[in-house]
Amino acid sequence: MNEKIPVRQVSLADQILEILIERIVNGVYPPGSKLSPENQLREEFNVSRSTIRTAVSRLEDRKLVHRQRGVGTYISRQPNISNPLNEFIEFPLLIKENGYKPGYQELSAEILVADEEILENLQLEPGDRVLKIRKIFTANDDPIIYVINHIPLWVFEDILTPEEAIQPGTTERFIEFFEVKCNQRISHFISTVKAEIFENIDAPPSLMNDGPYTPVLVINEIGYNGIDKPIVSSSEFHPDDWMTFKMMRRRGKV
Amino acid sequence: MNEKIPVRQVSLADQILEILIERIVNGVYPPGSKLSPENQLREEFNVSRSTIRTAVSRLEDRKLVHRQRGVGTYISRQPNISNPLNEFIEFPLLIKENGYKPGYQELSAEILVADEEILENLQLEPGDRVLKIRKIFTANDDPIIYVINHIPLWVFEDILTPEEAIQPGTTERFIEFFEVKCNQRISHFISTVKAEIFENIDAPPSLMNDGPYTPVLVINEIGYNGIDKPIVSSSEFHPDDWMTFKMMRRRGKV
DNA sequence: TAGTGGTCTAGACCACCAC
DNA sequence: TGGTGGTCTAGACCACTAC
Repeated sequence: MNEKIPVRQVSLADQILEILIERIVNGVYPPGSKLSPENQLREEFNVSRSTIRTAVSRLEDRKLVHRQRGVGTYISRQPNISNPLNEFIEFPLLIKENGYKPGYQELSAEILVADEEILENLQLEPGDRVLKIRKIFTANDDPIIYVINHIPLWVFEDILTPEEAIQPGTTERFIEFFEVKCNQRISHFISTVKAEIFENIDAPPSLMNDGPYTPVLVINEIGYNGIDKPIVSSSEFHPDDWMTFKMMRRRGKV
Repeated sequence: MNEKIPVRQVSLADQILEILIERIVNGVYPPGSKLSPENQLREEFNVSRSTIRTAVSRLEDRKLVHRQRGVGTYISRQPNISNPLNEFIEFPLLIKENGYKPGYQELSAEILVADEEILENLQLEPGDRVLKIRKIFTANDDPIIYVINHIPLWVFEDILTPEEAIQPGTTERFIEFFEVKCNQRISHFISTVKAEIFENIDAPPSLMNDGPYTPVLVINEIGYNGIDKPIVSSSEFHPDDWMTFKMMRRRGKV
């Protein structure tokens, strides 16, 4: 066992992280219980202590465990949060995880010259064109999210003609579109969050179930690839309370 | 130089992190420029490479730099975000950073037996009491945030009598109250975020500038100490757009 | 005092990129 | 091929907690 087969596609630390997470969710380490000491895990997995520490530190980042110097590492009693607003997850997956049947509807897809705001958001030159897509996501066939995406032409012009790009569903699986087709890994989004009422936003009427004063959570964001270049500008509108977003707020500074 | 004086209150990695951040904000390393290679930093600071890597990894977490294997580490072009919704910062500080004069107004402070919701939030037993405080924060004397806090008695009963606890301003400086007075470090909050309209929330009328249909960003959250125990339950109400919250949304999973 | 987590070192090898 | 970041090891010492 533990032969040195060069199957190191995934780092040792990540593999151990996966195993520990699995043990936690499966109740091998119940909430509140003590995780094996680092030296013991070191022997069990036959790796160095720093490799163990890397894995456990990631658990700690996610607040799945907390460490106490001189005492030990304990499994958190709080469950992993479900709808993390501060993580980027594809909506159909999110809707599914919330127990609804996900659906998707493309309202429009067009290639156009970016206006000033989009130019700035996406760091483009005047006259540059973008793909604009308007979508609605449904849960149990009820429309619950309205999204407008702007994607610069340079992101996909090597692999898609403009005509192909505006075919319905091209960007339905968002992450796949960017990562597999365009070879652009989405690193993170910088987002602004605010509350609005339906009356003040420009959304399709089908989204409005409860009148013009329905509260709407609005998220405007820019997505960046691994080398700091914006590759998508989005606006998301979440009317009502279909999904309550959760998140972990950490300490500012340090 | 670099004598081994035992002034290691702060880890070497953190000290180096501070220095690097300072250099970035001061323009020593301008946006888009290349950070010195790790081996060069290793020599400059006279530490091991892994210490350097720890510091640079934290820069990368904050998206202040991005690393490219085989190429180098580059300073991000995006500025550090200002109003991070996913970090916990005291409101007066936040208001000040946004260029307004911060103010504070305590509406009420009382000790009472926790209701069922609060009991569950704070993991208390029936009959346990809590300190309930209602506050308003102002910017340039305009009320902009309404907050209700519930703090279990056990958090401060060793250092404050109930009579002292309800004196105005006791918890004004929130972090100081918990960390210095109560010796309870706030580790993180688990929050839910949603949009509402003024009409549907129970907030003081002074907060309402623009009628009952004013959109309000509502944050309900529970704060935990370092050993996974809830020490505060809060509701925050942010009407209008006084402050636009920003945040970084990272990739879900891995 | 024994055991825990926190920090740091010196060195090694690898994968990747530009030349 | 040389330089970069990515990973991992073995070992050391420290600070803290519980006993």
